[in-house]
Amino acid sequence: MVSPSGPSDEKKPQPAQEENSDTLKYQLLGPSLTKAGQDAVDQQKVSEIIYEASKGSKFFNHEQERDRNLTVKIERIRKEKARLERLDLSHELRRADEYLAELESTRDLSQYVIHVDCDAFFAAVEELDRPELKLVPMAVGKGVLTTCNYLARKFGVRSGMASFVAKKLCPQLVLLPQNYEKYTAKAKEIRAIMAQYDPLFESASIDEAYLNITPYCVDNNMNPEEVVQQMRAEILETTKVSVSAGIAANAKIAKISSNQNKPNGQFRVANERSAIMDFMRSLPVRKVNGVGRVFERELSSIGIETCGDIYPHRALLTKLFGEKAFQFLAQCYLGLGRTKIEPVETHERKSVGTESTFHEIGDKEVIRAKLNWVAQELEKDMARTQFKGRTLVLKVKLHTFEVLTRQTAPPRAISQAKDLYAFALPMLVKLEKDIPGMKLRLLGLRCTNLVSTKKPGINFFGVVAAPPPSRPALIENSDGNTMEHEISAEEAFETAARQEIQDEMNDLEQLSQEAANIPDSPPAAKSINSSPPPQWDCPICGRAQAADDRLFNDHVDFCLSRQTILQAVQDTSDPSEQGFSSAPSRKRKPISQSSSDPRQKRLFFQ
DNA sequence: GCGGATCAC
DNA sequence: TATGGTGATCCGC
Repeated sequence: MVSPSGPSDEKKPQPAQEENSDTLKYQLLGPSLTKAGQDAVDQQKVSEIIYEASKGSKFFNHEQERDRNLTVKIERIRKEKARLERLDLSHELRRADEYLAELESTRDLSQYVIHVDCDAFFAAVEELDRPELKLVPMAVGKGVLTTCNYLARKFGVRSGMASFVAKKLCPQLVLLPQNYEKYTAKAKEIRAIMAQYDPLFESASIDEAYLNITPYCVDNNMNPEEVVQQMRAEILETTKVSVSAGIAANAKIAKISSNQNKPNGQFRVANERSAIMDFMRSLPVRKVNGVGRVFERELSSIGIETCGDIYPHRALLTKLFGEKAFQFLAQCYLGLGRTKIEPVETHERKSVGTESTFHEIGDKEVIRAKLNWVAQELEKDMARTQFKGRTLVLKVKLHTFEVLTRQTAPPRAISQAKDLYAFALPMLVKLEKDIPGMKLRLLGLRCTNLVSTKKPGINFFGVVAAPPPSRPALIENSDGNTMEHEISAEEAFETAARQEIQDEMNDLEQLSQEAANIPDSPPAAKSINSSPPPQWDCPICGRAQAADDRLFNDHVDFCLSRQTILQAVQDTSDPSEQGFSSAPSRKRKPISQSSSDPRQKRLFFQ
């Protein structure tokens, strides 16, 4: 719902009904309540401080609105539940039980899956360089905290929190800027060790991974606890970073378990049905990956707090939350999860996007400059990932924190900044028309319906190159009225449509050629070799990127500098200029640290 | 297919 | 004074 109220939302007194602010306060505590290190914290007091620090801000008002909407939704759920309970639910009950039985028959207890999670990773890496930081509450991140050490958590500080709020909770908090290069290097060391235990391990993020250690246990005649104990000790010994781990029959329970004895601990749920069911029965649903603050409240409202509570409500779940949610909850109750662990490279990407936040902007010209900047960024990402998009999604966040998206399907797949901009602008213009006085705090672009432009490996010669004739640039004249924009936008569509017909025959061939010829794409794009080499995954973007050390390093440098630029440019008035000028010099990593190289390669090619 | 919403990290 | 970026999925229309 678009609030047409541009500047009209001066803070209204809002006194009439002093609504219950408990749920809002809980909401304001942030999403990372389940993180470790919060047990001894007085959450009541913390939420009061956060509430006071936030009160009256636009962010706060938006959260308040969301909270009100959720409260309404929950009331509907409760009413619906009451209505359903007066009906005959035997059919639903039978259907639920049949599904549970079917799920049960798929239970696989033969695998030892582990989830490894670094403890306060970014903070821990910083403490390695400056041990004195271990003695003070410290967090990494500027506007919003990325992570914090355990001393800081004692004050209620946590990741995702605005730093000025964190300072209120803990005035002596030391804030450090992010240094991805350092974290990436350290993560690489850790992964090198994990690869020895499962060469097909799955990186879930820079500081998390899943491993299937079943073969290792068999080969070395060890039980899983011993293996994990040994691996954690080895990681701590050689990288000086402590990790926690969960051991279970599947990824879902392993993930939950790794949080159980954090930091620097491990926890196992035995590969036995009864042990799993016992564990799940008392487990708060919020601990399960996929249950966030909203779903937690919805479930709580009908009496589900733990996974054990799911069973007596099984007949209601589909009607109240939908089929998928029912299936998800059924798996939670039974403690089922996937046992297949595979490298991330095998997953197919579905979208590529960029977004950036800035100070409130109302000026149309400045907004266009921002859009252009975002389009330039996305072009780089499209080149890096070697995709074009058949669908383009524009995302804006209004000054009120309300988020809107609009999408369009250009007549052919696009990836160049000028195309991204040209097809995004009409959507922006329409928003400007619909929301008079629109002020933005974020702009983003995302391509979906991806078309791969990866080189097919053949086709070195006979390039018909002939790049598509440049489309009308669709430059908005300064102070132009919206009419003109819309007309030129339609023209752009028509031109592009005509062009598509022309291009239709050789389109696919051309796509791959263009990808190989993009001048400022990261170096990896140039590696056209004859044999398919093993791929390495970039610790920044997490994707397989290059064939050898040098190209891999080039790519990582590219990713790193991009991150740094994005961070440096944030909230500057003219990003396209200042971003690059203020970008710190790129530091190369040593090529081919011989000793740590060969064994990290993946064995999945064949 | 579109837009909103939720979730993870 | 002030609350992130990337990617995925699901739901209701």
